[in-house]
Amino acid sequence: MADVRVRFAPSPTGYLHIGGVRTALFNWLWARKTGGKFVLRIEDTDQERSTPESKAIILESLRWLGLTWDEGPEAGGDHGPYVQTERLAIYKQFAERLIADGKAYRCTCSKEELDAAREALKARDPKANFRYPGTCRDKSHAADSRHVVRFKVPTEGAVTYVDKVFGEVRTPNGAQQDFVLLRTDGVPLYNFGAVVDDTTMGITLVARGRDHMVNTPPQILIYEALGAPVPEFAHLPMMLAPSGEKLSKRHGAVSVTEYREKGYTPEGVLNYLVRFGWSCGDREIFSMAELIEAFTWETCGRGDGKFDAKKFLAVNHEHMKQESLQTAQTYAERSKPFLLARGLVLPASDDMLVAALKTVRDRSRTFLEAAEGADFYFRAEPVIDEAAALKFLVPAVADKLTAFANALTGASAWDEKTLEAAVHAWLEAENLHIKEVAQAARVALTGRSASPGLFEVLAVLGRDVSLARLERGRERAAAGSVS
RNA sequence: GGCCCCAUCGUCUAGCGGUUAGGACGCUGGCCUCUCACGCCGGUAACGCGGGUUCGAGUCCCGCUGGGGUCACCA
Repeated sequence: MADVRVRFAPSPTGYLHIGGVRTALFNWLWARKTGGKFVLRIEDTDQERSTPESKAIILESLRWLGLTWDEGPEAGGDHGPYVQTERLAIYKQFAERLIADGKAYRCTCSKEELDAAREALKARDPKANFRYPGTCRDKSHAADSRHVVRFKVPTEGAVTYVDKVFGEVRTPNGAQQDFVLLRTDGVPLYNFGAVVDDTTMGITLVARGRDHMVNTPPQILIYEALGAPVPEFAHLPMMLAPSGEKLSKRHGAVSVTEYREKGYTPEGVLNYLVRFGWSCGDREIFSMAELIEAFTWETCGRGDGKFDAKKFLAVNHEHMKQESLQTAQTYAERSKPFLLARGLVLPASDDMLVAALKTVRDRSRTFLEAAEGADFYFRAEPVIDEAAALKFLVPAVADKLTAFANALTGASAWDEKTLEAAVHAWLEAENLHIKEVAQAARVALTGRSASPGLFEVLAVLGRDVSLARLERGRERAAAGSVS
């Protein structure tokens, strides 16, 4: 088998959609698994909607996800340029060849008259199927006439191909019309541009969403007319909104950018998306290396699925929790931007940062949640939840807070184990239960009624800060609810 | 409407002729426990319908129904 060359060819018309990410991921996995090349191509022939900003966002998003490309914009390669509007001469050359070979022809029918005919037919019969009538099919318009180039679809026969996911698909040529290859201004339409690029870039397998399945027969017709080898095709089932419609902004976050901002991990995003239309027995959570190892087209499903934000969060949570998926150092490092975004001042030493984040790890489903959960570690004074203070920092607990602090002061060392032992000794001596002081201490130390374990917090906060916060809590408790 | 595709718990899915139809998310009962989580144990819930083929169909075939994609000088 020739070396695998796959590609991802987004249009720079907006953010990178998570459906696009999945397509990119499957291609990337295949390239990495087979040792082939992953090519990135920008399909910007829709000059109305394409923008350089969008292209930059897409590149940046792919980089964040770690879906690195071997050839393409900013990476170079021997098959460039990798931006379609820079390849116009190539399309023209291929189109001329098809015209010379009688496989395509110049058509001078204007868009206006065709649109009018289409609408007229629709007015007569709403269910009618409008197709280009073939007006120019057997004419030979001059090259300098104002024209588009149309493909001459064979009247007989059918296109058959074996999809790597769906199996054999057969479409009669009679179902197709003479579609446009090149616009009046010489810019190619999707099917033509894609085929010319895929063939000149040596793409061996085209994997894309099922919404493109309908483009495959005309594309194969073009390959054949060109006498070019037809690549393999693999279509992926669609990712739909919970309602069953096409997934769009109306259904919540659909751009990678949003998930990045919400603090999802790239691996979590990818892991959720890969399990959409692909499975490996009962396994749910994979590292990237494991995915590359396990991925195959044969184990891809065929049924469309519905996007589930809760499951997405849960999958991301797994990637947040497991140290086998990311080290404590990586975890802390990745949390930094979210901590900084809250205006927090981070400690000079990474040790405290790592230790602090470690205590919120299990309870954080995203880095945004981790930053929220660890917030109190990085402020001079914790932000007090008034409802919690009102409920727990009451006069009756003031003395216990003092005793609690004294027990801590008496500990032989300021670490989790030692502090816990010291406090338990005190509790036992006084015949108290930790419940009688825990919530008050928690509010004093963290400002909230829910936090990591008390002794973990004390250890990370350190002796001075802990005692100062407990004292302030005691003062407030003694003063009662009037604060 | 034409062409194409699909069909297992609410959702993502395992299953590739013989299973008590499994896992995950969600929901839920309990355990653990200084709070919230995590973790652990348990529960809830599915083969769209009708014909075949077969000793035997979630698994194979046909029809129906349902759903989706696409019908541009968008991609």
